Amino acid sequence: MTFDIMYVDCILPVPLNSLFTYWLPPKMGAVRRGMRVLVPLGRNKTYVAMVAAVHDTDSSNFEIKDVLEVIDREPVLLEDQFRIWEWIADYYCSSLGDIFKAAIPAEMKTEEGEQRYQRRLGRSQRRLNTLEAPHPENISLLNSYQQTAYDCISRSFQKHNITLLHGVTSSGKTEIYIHMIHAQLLAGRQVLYLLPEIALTVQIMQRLQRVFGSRLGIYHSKYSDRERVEMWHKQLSSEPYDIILGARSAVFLPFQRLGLIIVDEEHETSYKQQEPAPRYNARSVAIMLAQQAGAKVLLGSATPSIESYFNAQKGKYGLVTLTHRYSDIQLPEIKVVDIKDLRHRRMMKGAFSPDLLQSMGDAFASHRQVILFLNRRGYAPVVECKDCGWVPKCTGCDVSLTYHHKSNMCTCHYCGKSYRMPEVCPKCGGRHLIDKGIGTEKVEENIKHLFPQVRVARMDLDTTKTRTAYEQIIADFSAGNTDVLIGTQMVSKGLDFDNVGVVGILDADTMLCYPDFRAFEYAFLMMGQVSGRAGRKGKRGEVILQTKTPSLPLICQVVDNDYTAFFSSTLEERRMFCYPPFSHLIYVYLRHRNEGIVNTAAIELASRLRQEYGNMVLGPDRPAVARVRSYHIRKIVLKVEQGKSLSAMRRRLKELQEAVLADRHYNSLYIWCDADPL
DNA sequence: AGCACGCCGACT
DNA sequence: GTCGGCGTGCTC
Repeated sequence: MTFDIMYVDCILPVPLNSLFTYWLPPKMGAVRRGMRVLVPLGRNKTYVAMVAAVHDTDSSNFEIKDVLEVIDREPVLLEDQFRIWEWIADYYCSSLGDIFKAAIPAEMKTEEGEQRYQRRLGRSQRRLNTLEAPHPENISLLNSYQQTAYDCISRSFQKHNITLLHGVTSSGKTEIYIHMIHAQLLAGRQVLYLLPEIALTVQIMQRLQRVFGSRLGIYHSKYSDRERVEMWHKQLSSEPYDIILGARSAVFLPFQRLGLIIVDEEHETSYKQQEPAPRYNARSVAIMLAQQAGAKVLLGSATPSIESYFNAQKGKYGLVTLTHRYSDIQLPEIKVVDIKDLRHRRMMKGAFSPDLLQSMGDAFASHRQVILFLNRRGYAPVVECKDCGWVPKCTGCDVSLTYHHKSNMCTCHYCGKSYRMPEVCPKCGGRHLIDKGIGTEKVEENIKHLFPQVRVARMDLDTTKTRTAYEQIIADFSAGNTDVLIGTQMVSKGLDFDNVGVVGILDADTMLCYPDFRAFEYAFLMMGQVSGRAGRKGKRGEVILQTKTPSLPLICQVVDNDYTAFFSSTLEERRMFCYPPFSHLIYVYLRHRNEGIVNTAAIELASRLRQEYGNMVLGPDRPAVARVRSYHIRKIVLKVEQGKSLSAMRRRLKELQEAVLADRHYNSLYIWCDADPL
């Protein structure tokens, strides 16, 4: 027994880059990496911190404070998780503090929260595991196509740790997953089943619960933080859940004998956390996690991401294709309408072509529903003075304002700030302020005009401020209480409706005009998904695709539902410009209130990077929106070709970033990175 | 992220 | 004369 002076290096849930060292009074006993401690920070603040290292040397030049309390008797963060945290911090250029904040349920990060948990434990309130016993007899038999796919996946896993299941919609992928999960449970391994938040519907949860009962735990934002804490501790116990079904943050849960990770809808962009840091992609984290645990990864999608399909084609991943759908489900017929031509001939009624109006009328007559998709909320994206051309803009951001008719306000879709719609042009005093273009709100108004008898609902950011509002709209449409659902990309995901006769894509071009190399990929995915809402069991649906560019190859690929053609043309383009998957991208953003300062700083950082990395460094440029909330922003793009050392580049980037930040001229400059951006 | 310190405008 | 605005700097 030694009584050496002990120090602990801690991760604090604050966006500070370094670890913090505290002295551990001997009476507190043994502390190990992965346990939480209560520590003071600053004058009178205390934090729950995660111990990252224990040592007996005082290497810092700070006046070291005491640990106030040791919270855990056993680590709550396992060694594998620690390594994942460190990998994320390095790969996504974020601090361990940010990862701590993202990974651990809120109640485990505050003293009061921990006390609440302890009190519940004292009352031995077991909220979890009151559920049903497992019922493996509820597993349904696979049809011959599914069985073949299942066998192919099993065989593929003998050679590959990662397998991509490319299965068309309605081909019954979930049933295959259930069989894969069952096999893992028989082998005594755990399964992590990831879904995008929006796809985690009651139906899928119930389906799995019917089979796996109390062996299944569900981890996503719909459940209270309290439940997440209970789950975390259960996963550390001797009786963890065997299956976790969850959204992206479920990759942070502890697993003791992970055998398989399923990443369903692997192409979904919501696997990537955008804001705040850590900007991680749960699909990539899942692959790292599996690699560490010696587990397999099954990626599933009807429209795989370019990256995953590329890896599968190269033989880096296994590939299993499932082309057969249930016999009574047909793909919808997609009809392309040239709205540029129709507009010339003055045959458009607002946003509606005669074809679309005809199809909608037919649908209503046969009591079938209609979905209208337009990727633009508000009434009109731009307002303009007819006399002088003045356009209202946000005072804090670099964008023009979207007009919202109901509130008679002009709103900034970047910062949310709203302005009263002026009566007259503030520049020339003109009385003719006209709205240009069309948004979902105007479509709703148009419908009420054109079809006064039908019941309309609109689903976009403005009408779904609360979760209940969102659910109400879906429930009403599902129950047939509404005839038309107008919406942004929200309508392309989530529930399946079974009485939709017609889907109208009002303006495909709104998706194609983004200055982003992924614009076509997203457009293909979005149109495919929204089209898939048309038609269900036994009834073929119809899609009217309105566009100004009907001859674009992408439009044909959507019409033919031809993933392979889409993939090869997209890949060619990516190869030509050395975009992913032929390179890795890191976006570096700089932000400051003063435009001159951010400009100089960005030029300096870019030129210092360029000295070493030459033409891999692009910019700095003004991003599409170069000013947000009164901050000026600049963007540097790092394009690292395959085969070049990414980790060395990240290290150097970090050093140069710190060097620039240390310069007094650039006081209060803020820099952040986005690795593998979407 | 918090939180304190610090130096300039309209109020009990 | 003070209260308080948020710019700046620091936290083991």
